[in-house]
Amino acid sequence: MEKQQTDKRAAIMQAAMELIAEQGFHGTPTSQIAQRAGIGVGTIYRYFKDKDALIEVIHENVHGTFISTFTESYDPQLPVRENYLRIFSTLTRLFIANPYEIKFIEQFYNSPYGIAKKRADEIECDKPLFAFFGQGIQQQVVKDLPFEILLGLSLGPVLFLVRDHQNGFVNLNDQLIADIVSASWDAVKR
Amino acid sequence: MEKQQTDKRAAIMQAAMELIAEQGFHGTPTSQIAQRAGIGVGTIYRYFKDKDALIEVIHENVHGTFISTFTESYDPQLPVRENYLRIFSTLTRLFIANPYEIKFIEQFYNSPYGIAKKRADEIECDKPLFAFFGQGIQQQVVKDLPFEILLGLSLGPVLFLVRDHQNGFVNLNDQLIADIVSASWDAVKR
Amino acid sequence: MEKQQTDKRAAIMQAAMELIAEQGFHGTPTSQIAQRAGIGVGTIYRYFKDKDALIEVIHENVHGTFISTFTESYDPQLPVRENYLRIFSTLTRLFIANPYEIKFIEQFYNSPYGIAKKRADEIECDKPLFAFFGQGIQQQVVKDLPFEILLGLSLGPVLFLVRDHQNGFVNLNDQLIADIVSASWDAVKR
Amino acid sequence: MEKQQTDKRAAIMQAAMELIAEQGFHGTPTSQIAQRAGIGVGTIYRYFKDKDALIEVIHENVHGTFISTFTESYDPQLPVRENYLRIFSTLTRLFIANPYEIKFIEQFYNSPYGIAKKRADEIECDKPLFAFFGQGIQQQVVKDLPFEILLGLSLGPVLFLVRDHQNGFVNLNDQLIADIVSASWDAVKR
DNA sequence: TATGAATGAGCATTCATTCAT
DNA sequence: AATGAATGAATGCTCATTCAT
Repeated sequence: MEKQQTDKRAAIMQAAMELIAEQGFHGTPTSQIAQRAGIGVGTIYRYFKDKDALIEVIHENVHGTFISTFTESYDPQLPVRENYLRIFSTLTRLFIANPYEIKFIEQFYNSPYGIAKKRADEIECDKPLFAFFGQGIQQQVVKDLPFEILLGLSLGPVLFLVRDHQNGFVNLNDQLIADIVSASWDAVKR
Repeated sequence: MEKQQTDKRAAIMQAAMELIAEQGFHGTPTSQIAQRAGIGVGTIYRYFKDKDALIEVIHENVHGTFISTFTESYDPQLPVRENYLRIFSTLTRLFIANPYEIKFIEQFYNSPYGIAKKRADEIECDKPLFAFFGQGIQQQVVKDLPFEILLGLSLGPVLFLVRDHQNGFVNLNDQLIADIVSASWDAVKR
Repeated sequence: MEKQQTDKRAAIMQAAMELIAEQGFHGTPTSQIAQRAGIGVGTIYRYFKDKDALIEVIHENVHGTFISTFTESYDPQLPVRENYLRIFSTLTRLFIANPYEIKFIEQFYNSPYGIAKKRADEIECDKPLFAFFGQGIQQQVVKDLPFEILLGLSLGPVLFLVRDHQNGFVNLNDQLIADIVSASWDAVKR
Repeated sequence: MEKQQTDKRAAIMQAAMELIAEQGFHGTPTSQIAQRAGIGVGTIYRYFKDKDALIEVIHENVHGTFISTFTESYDPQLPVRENYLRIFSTLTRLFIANPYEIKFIEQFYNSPYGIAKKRADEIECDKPLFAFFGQGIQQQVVKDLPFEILLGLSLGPVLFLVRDHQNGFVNLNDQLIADIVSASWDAVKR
């Protein structure tokens, strides 16, 4: 049954993602993944070559979801400032709404796997934002700094504060999100 | 000889820090630490109760160095803006100059050990910065936002960009550091 | 298959019991147990939590066998003397027929585990014998000595001589066993 | 200094004997022996080839002490019964007065070392007792049983009960010792 | 297709022994 | 002669992966 297969595959991925988010990659045995997914250990190896491949696929999945949600929030018609506020508010809410995914991604990029992947991902991620900031610079509403710096000024606070939120150090409600994004706009705007 | 002992202990800590920075805690066997330190495996256990104690001590060491360097960069006599630029430029340069230490700290806070330590450390770290930002708010030169948010706006870009620097995505020279800190000041300033 | 599982578990227990009897607990690595049992090291841990649990279970097994065999040999209807001869002859033959088991039990009670277990076991073991000797004292056919002393006078020679037998210093045939038990009866009888 | 050397050697032996009696052979690291003896680890190896040799020498020492004390308690002039009572009372008191030594000997004979030694020791030990029981048989006051059996009937209860005494299951005072030896005499006497 | 029992390489840790001082 | 820091072989145990059912 096609449906059955997909179900199991998805269950394995969900179980693995949650457990790795909670316990880290090395703290999560395949046996535990199988147990939470409600399947046998051997079954994991019918859907994924090995544990590394499983991690890889989960990463691609999470990463893809993030990218597409983000891309949709960008509207080339809007003025730069409005777009900025939209993009980074949406991104912040997206991260907050997906704590497991974010935790997993962090674990992933901190592990040996992520090292290589990271560069490729960033480049891919950056494409739409690169265009966006380029437009801002051209219109002289954004500081004339290298793209990577602008990314750090805008995404850095978001990532830092989402982590704080998930660790319970701060509680990011909509007002606070608006404040943050508005403030970081001050950093990038001319 | 006193010298010899200190040498071995330091060699173990240095080797462990570098390897854990590169490969993570679980990815770094004691045998490898011993090999890079140029000593026998058993010797590790003459200086540290176990592997956990070793990373605990390394963490305290690195953490202490960071704290003291940071504290020294703060001069209550200076105006808020000048202090801000000094503090965060120094911090950025400190991080860049100690790539292994930074990587290690990240690995540490991502491991089960760090979970508990993190909150305590952050509170300790924050004390001087808390006072600093409080002063800025009082003088109405800094936005009236929660301390944690101000921290995210200032420290977030630094951490993000240092990581980028270490991954080779960007090359943070003194000019760029000045630009970043100056821009992030725009985010926190009123 | 149920059969297979039981086989492996039994093979591990038998191998462990033999080797521990011969070499002691600390002299018997898990790798050696696995090898003699004809299984992989990891398999031990499918059936037993750890090495400690393994010997605990072996102990309970051996102990249980001894207790039940002993209990069956006691017939309250018989006169005290006949019962004594039956009980201790049976016990002696039981010990001789199970040399590994006896050696294992000795090793067990000499290890840190046994210290605690021993008192509990002895009390349990003693219950039927306590009743038996009490009856003998009441009937004035057994010396009026503390129960523990009577146990030493009756069981002491048996244990001593079984050990001698197993070490090849003496060969306990049925005649000799009868002689021993008959003689030790002289020690306890009035 | 001759005196110094002997002192250290004796201190090592005493420390090792006590610790092995308490913790067993495998539970007693050389470092602990050195610590209790108040000397450096390396020093052990100046007096003894290795740990095995140390054990061996302690055994010979303890064994020799027991043998000589025992031999002195035998008076060929006395009647067999009186001699029996003297010998085994003395032996019992000797064991009780030297709990460490007894525990050590037990540990020794249970370890791989003891296996071989035991036969030789028993033969040596037995010599005087062999003569004693032979005389008793000849005079027709002792049962005509093999020497080893007579040894089991007489020594078995003593060893069993001394162990019980040391484990706190029974308290062997002089009266009880007299009772035990008197009762075991009933077992061997004709 | 799905399973989970079996496996053994790999890890942290201990400890008898050596040897430079 | 005495020391104890240094060593690495050996051990108990875990867990990714395989394969017979």
